[in-house]
Amino acid sequence: MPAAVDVDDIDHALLRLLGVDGRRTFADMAGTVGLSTAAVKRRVDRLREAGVITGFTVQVDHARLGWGVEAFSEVRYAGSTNVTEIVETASRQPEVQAVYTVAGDLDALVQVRVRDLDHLQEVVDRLRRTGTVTGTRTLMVLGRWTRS
Amino acid sequence: MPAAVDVDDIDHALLRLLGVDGRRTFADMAGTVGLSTAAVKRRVDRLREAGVITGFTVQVDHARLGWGVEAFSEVRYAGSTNVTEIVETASRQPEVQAVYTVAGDLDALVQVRVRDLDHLQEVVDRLRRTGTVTGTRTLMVLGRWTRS
DNA sequence: ACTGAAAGCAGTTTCAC
DNA sequence: GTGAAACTGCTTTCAGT
Repeated sequence: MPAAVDVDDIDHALLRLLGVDGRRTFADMAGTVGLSTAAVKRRVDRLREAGVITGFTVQVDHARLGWGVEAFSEVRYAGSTNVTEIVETASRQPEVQAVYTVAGDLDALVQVRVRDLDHLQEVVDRLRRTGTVTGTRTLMVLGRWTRS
Repeated sequence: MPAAVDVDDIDHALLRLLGVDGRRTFADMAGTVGLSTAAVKRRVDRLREAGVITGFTVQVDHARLGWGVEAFSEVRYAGSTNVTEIVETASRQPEVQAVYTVAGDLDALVQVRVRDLDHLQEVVDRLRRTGTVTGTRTLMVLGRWTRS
């Protein structure tokens, strides 16, 4: 468990503002939260140093790039397989966006992004052949909603 | 399906650079991809206009904010429930980060972020009571790996 | 389409209070 | 935490290739 960090309502407001637009300026946010630019800068610096803010990134519409199909693959591995191995083998596939190791009868939930259904087929086949996979079940995403 | 967009290798490189650091400057990227600042600006502008870049955001370590538990809830709804309804009822819960409607015997995959196990219990109970849920199965995330 | 330079401007950063 | 000042350096434009 990471160290607890003191984060008040204004900090949360700043995080929310940066969530909507990660390039918002200190002066702009200062106006919104009712603080000075200097105070906002100090707070954001502090949030970065505390590890609350880990970075900034661009949001991309992958469908526009021709990668219009998204899916989750539930994967089961042989009992001997360890977690590190699971993540390493799955993340090696370029189509894999995220790997979640989970508790329960399932071992991992693998999020993939592919061009089309043929491509999905191929990726799932590839996943099944890697390491010590004993079974998969693929959930194709029809629609998605994401917070903010 | 969205309109196809012409995106060459340099555009991909720019997207990758912005993915790592969404605040990277045009001049900085220009040096890396071997183009002038002006050319990089025009390309990024074009990617925004084409809808490939949908925005910029901050990356937050939620565990540091005291929300250390993540889970996926697989949800089944009564046959009559439509997709819009599913997304609306689930996304109304503040702990819900994302809702994926999926093909198959399952109807939705709901990603939640909570403070602790008691909180998870509570959210799942709440989800089960909303709308026309007929069953859930919750996968608690033990570890995660995300691209880039 | 990209370059290079110049202008202008905005954001960051610092410091005394 | 404020406010102002100084600085930095980024964005933006434009003529030229």
